[in-house]
Amino acid sequence: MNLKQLSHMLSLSQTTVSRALNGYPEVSEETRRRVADAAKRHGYRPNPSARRLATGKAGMIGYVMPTGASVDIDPHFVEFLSGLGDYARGHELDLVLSPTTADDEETTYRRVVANKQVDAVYVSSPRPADRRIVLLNQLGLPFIVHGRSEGLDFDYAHIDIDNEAAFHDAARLLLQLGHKRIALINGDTSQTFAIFRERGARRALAASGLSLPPDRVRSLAMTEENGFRAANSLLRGNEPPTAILCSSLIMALGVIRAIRDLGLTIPGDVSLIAHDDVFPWLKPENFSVPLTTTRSSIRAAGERVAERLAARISRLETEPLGEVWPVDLVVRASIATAKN
Amino acid sequence: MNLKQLSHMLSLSQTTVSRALNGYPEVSEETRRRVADAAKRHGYRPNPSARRLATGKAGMIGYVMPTGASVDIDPHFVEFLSGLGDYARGHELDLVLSPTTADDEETTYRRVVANKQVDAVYVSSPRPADRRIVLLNQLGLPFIVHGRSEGLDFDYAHIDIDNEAAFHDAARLLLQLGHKRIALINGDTSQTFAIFRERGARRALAASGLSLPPDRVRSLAMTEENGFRAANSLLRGNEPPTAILCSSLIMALGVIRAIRDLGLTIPGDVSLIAHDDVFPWLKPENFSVPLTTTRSSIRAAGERVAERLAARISRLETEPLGEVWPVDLVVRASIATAKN
DNA sequence: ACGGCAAGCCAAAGCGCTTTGGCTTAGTGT
DNA sequence: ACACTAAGCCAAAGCGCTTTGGCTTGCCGT
Repeated sequence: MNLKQLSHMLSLSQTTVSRALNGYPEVSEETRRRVADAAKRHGYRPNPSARRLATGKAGMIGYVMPTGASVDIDPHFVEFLSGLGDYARGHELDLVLSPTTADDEETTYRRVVANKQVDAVYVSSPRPADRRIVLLNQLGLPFIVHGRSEGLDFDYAHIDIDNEAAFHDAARLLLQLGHKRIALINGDTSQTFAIFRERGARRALAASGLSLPPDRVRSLAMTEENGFRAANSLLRGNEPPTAILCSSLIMALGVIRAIRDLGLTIPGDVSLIAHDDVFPWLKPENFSVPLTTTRSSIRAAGERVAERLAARISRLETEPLGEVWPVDLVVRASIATAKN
Repeated sequence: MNLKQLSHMLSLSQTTVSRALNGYPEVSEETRRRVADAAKRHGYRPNPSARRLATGKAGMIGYVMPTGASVDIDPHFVEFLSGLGDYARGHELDLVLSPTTADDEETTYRRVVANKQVDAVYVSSPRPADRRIVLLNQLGLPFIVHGRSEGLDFDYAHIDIDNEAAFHDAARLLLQLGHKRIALINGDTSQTFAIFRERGARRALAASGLSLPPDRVRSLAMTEENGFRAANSLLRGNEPPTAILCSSLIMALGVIRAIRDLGLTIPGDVSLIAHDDVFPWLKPENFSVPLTTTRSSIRAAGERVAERLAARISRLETEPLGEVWPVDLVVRASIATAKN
């Protein structure tokens, strides 16, 4: 069933039927009803390709997905995707993933824009002065950044969590418990979220007259293995930390393994706070010592990104609005007062 | 730059240019070269919407993605996606994700087909007599199933790993080590992979004159928490198992936690073998007791699915070919002879 | 020298929608 | 009674491709 056939059975022009269906004003209410009715009854659905060709709008949102041997899409992505899907599902929005290598990112963005494949994209894991953001900004494609960049001389739409405050507060809590030697096992600092976290922790320590020396910081891809290695090297050093801040639950698994291997206990010997993105399949409250966490649902962020993307597509949102979510600090058994 | 402009500067018709670019035979080699050359120089790229409208081909592969509060897309998905992306990237194939609820799955498939949004789809996590497969088969959309269904009266293209053999071999190994009471902590048996695994384990036990009683099997969503619960209830029962087969590394985390909480050791008190889908962020060799695993890269499967999907799209592959990959059994420290 | 044929090219007709620019008709003010 | 307007509808022109159905050439055999 296409427009032509439908308009034929209604003895109306394609123009009128199209307008009726798309809510244009120059159609009488009665006609509109008749049309809507017939469309539903016959299960008419506008052909998206045709519509796309005519309007230039795609009805899809895009994500340029870095792939390749060296790039591991991590489980955060899928959780974010779930949230995005939750929203998109209710709004007949589809998601286009365009795989790319790190080198070809710019080319891929340009292709996607040139092809008008999508109406908007989202950008994840931003880096400082992220070139993707600069590019999208000048290409004029609506976009939202999940996270924040730094050092850009223009504003852009984003939603982020308050990583700095989260790690500041977490560090402050450890300080209040009397810890002096606090270590940070962070994600890769080429990503801004990791930079913010380090900054937050450092600020809290500075406020207590303490510092976060470089040898008490590790910045690595967030795998279990790296968590283990980082904790191991920290705890075997001299003046080992009495408390550890960790950027991910998966890393925390490795951290805990290291602590245990060394015959130490949590929180007796080492207090531990980790960031929890809220995975349904790995919960900090279920760790053998329930983990104190800074918590923020990455799935909720995905949902919000989709919502705002939809708003931008329909021009309900136009300003380069930044949204920063507070992060919960959830206290569980993995922290205790420092023994000194 | 569009076809019209390009053909104009070449003083050729749109027809010829189109044919030259698409490799039709009725163009002289010289013309073809000229055209290809000019196209490259001016960065001409056919508008996909227009092409789609004209041909009905989409140049995309689809995935109908179940989402919703009760459905957790799990980390396996993203790993699979990585693989798919690895292939797609090199072939300018994009992936369309259409989020749906479990109830609307059929509707969504129909919509995707009716809209000609994609040239092919893949189906994951098949169930016995999976209705999606039936539907796709009758709709005539090319598809590949990642995994297998059962009880369907027609053949269909799929790629799967040999779950039955994997768990058969793993169980047999435990038997050879003298274990008599072997338990299975499985994924949800509404999925065929879990059924096959159970079948494999059971077959191995039967071959030794043993059985796998229902109270020594757990079938649950593969989360850390469920792994913990399952192991806990198994080990606290009377006649606790001396060996456990576990369907996922994430569950194994919970299993190990339970074992440890009970003051037991691996492999002293309990031998453990888990299935490893090969996540870059969680490796069995790095567990505090390195884990014996049945191993098969889900990422590789994604890559292969994309490859075959592409072949089906271009009609290089047409038969309903089934492909079943063998699974490695990788022995590490987590198994030992039974104490009895 | 002429019909036949293949090679190489082209004009134009779609694909199914949106949108521009009119065209009626009925209603309004004077 | 007339010009003018607004409401409601329509025909046709795109959007940028592919593909059908020719139309020229030049070459062959006879």
